[in-house]
Amino acid sequence: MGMNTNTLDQILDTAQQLVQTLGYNAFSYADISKEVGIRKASIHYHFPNKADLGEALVTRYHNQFVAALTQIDEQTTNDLEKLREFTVLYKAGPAQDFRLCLGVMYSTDYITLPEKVQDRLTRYFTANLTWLEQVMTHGLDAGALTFKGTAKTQAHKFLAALQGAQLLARSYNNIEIFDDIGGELITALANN
Amino acid sequence: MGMNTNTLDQILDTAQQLVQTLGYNAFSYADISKEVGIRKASIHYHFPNKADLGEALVTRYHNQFVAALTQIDEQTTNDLEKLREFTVLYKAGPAQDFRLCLGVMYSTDYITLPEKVQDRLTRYFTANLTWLEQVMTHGLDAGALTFKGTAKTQAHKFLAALQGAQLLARSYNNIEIFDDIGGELITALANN
DNA sequence: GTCTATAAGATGATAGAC
DNA sequence: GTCTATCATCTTATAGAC
Repeated sequence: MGMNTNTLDQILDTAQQLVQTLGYNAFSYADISKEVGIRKASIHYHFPNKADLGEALVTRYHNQFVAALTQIDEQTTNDLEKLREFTVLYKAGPAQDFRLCLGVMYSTDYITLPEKVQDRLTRYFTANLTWLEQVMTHGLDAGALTFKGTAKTQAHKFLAALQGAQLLARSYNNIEIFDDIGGELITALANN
Repeated sequence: MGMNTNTLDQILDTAQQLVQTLGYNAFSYADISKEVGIRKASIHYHFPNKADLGEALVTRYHNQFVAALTQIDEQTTNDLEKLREFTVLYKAGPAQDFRLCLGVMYSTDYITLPEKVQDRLTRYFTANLTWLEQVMTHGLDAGALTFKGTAKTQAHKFLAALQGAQLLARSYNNIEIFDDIGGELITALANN
């Protein structure tokens, strides 16, 4: 992470870190400028306006996330283990200076976001929920997981709890709160 | 709500709505000015700087929240019913134009908040978690609730899931997602 | 308590030289 | 692609009259 050398990726890396730390409305082109060592006008060359930058951030994030899910699918066929790996993905933000994942930060900024960014965000969450629901469904059928209600509802709850776990860990400057919640989510689904 | 007539409360009401909708960094004294029909300088008379206003908002919110919890305690001794009422409190924001509760919005703004506001936020969450943990503990002992692990962990997960439920409902403009998650949280704890 | 006037700085953004 | 220079607008905040 952050090892990119070309200007465009350096801008995206820096902007993403700033969004995950401060939020979409609290970072500026001047902030990126200082960090990357480039003038504000040069950033506007790559991303004419903030909406373009904001959209590029979700799009890249979404693609990287899908790649990570694919890797989990290739890594194991154990549904409970898949879910555990999913919680690891959601720990990446909090583990670095209690950053929030891009999705959580964008969803609180939602109303202030340009429409095209809002749309991309929703699609990102749908990718999350679709994958989770599939794992829940398969896990229940295969006897690897146990839960009441529908797989869709479980997917909703699972994702929501991880998002809230990021918020609580941040508010207490305590990563153990995230681990506590993440661990419980897995335990509750374990069939034994 | 929003029925206050004196200027100070009107400022607080408007500011709170703006924070819950836009976030701490995305609303300005000018926004409040327009809504209340008062000049910016007059707002500075009541709240010299934004940190003062931000702090007054959490403090008032915290007090109102504690009062609501007290009312729940007086209303019922059924632990599952208490938790269900707690989810109703957390639905108040999303039910109004998909606002987030003040705690969720502030926790994403956390790093940009003045220190005294950060402290108040943490105390607010502690009030949430303490109450939830007590209900979990009592409910397990009395046989009204069922869950694995500690009451503290359950309290963490319960609160986190409701926070995430607000974010997902907002990102999909769909209150049913909140209801789905809230309902599941109760179902999963029901002892039958 | 509320107003007008005003300040100093930040913000997203553009024009045009190199 | 990156720069300097500049813009209109918004931000929080203060001084002082009514």
